[in-house]
Amino acid sequence: MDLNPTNPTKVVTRFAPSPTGFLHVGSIRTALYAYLWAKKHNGTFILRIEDTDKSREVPGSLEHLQESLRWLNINWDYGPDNPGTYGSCIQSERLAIYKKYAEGLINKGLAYADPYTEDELDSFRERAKIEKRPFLYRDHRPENPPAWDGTKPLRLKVKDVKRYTWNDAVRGELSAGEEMLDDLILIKSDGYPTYNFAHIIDDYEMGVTHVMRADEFISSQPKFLSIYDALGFTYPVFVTLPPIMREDRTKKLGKRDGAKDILDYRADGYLPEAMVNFLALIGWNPGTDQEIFSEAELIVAFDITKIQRAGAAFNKEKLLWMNKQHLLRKTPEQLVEYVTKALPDSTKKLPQYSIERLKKLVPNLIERIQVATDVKTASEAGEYDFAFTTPEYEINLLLWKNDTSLMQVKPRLEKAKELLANADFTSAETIKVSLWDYAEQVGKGEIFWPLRVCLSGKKQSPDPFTIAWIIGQVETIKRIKNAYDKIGE
RNA sequence: GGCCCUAUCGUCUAGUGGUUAGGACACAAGGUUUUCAUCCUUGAAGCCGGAGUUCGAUUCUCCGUAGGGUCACCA
Repeated sequence: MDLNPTNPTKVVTRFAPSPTGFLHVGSIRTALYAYLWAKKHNGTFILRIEDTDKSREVPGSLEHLQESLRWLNINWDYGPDNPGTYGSCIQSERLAIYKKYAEGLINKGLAYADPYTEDELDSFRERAKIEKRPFLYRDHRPENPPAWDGTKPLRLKVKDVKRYTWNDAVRGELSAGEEMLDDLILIKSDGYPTYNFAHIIDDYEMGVTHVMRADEFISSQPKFLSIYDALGFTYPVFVTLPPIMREDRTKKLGKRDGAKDILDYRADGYLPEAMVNFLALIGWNPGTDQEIFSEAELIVAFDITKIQRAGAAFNKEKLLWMNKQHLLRKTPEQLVEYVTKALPDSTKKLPQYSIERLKKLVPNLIERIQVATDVKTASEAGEYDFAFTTPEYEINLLLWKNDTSLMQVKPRLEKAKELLANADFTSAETIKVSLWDYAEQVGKGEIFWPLRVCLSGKKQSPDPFTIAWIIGQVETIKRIKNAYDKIGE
């Protein structure tokens, strides 16, 4: 907690992706936790780009990942666009810094150039495999390594080959044996540092107090610690996050096996606050029954001591439910905008389409969907057509339960029309009131079913009062008239 | 395979040396309702196994088992 050289009380966290493609829910959750923890303490959250493997770099991914974070309102105080006093938050622009530390290690006799060719290394590995023992580079450490001229990899000379024990804010005391320690590469032959070396230097230089990352790094931790020791750095607080598992729980969620680009969820219409809420709760919980959180509430409630140790499966059903919960907290205006975006052109081109009707439809529509793609699907299936076009339907659909003849239905519709012609159309409720007494006399189904059918043209739809309110008095009367005109004589 | 991590309903999880093991999603039933959806009520569903410690373990310890991770000039 007291590692920031400039301000010992300030919490500094970072998210450090490599620009090798998109961000999926796993990486986003790591970013989110780091962000929440920093904001909770009025600290600093840094976005650092770890682009030290130029061969894996994917063009455009730098912009893409920034857009992903911005969508979710995970805003960095310093980043590639705003490096502050750090000089740069992009590792490829910090090579001089790594070189300085590398030379420091060489001078202390703690780093040396690796003289072997790749083939030689491969043969070492192979031999180790045949002899069924783990391969360790330090078993082959050259006695008189050449001077480092930048064309050969630079390796750490591990001094204390020992069992490392360290503390983790989530897992408690962790340890690993000396077989996990090796002379790992600090600077590659192309001049770029490895992740192992660069992230430690950057974290130190940037005053990072809490290092949050997924548990796949636990096994590398002794190696990292040996680098901290060689450089003389004190350790930050390590916060190991549990993995997010695939829905089938067979393995950790990863790009290779189907993890989606987080921005695909945006395209599907998931609300950013729902996604943030969902991800916050997968691997962490507040210890209360509260499940729906705004971002501000998350910042207050979040606590690294309540981060889960075991991996958790990604659950799409719960995400959908979460999205619905956040939709229900939107204003009517926001919902209209949300639905308008999702509505396909085929619906918007219907003859009676208007913003006024859409506004009336939306509250009812929202009840029936969880996410924007549902709007699209339902719309394409014609579920909202009743609001925007006079329906076509099979005439016998007007028959209710015990009705045997359309002639039984006709007088009821005529009476409904008469009542509606004098009804108060200010709300679905007032429309309902105008029909209620009559409906209680003849039977509710006897009137409401055919009325609803002639207004919607469908077996299933919102109730007739709502439809009547949406389409208005004139259209309502017209549709009823259409029905009994069709019935004939 | 070596090393490391993890283990409460199907899933996300709360929780405790003595609890009717709590909540949420999903599921089922019932209710409301002209239909669908919403909503309400109820239900089914869990402490991985075996030893040990203890008057008593889901909880503490050990050993299994299972799952995951990792063993790069990737991060």
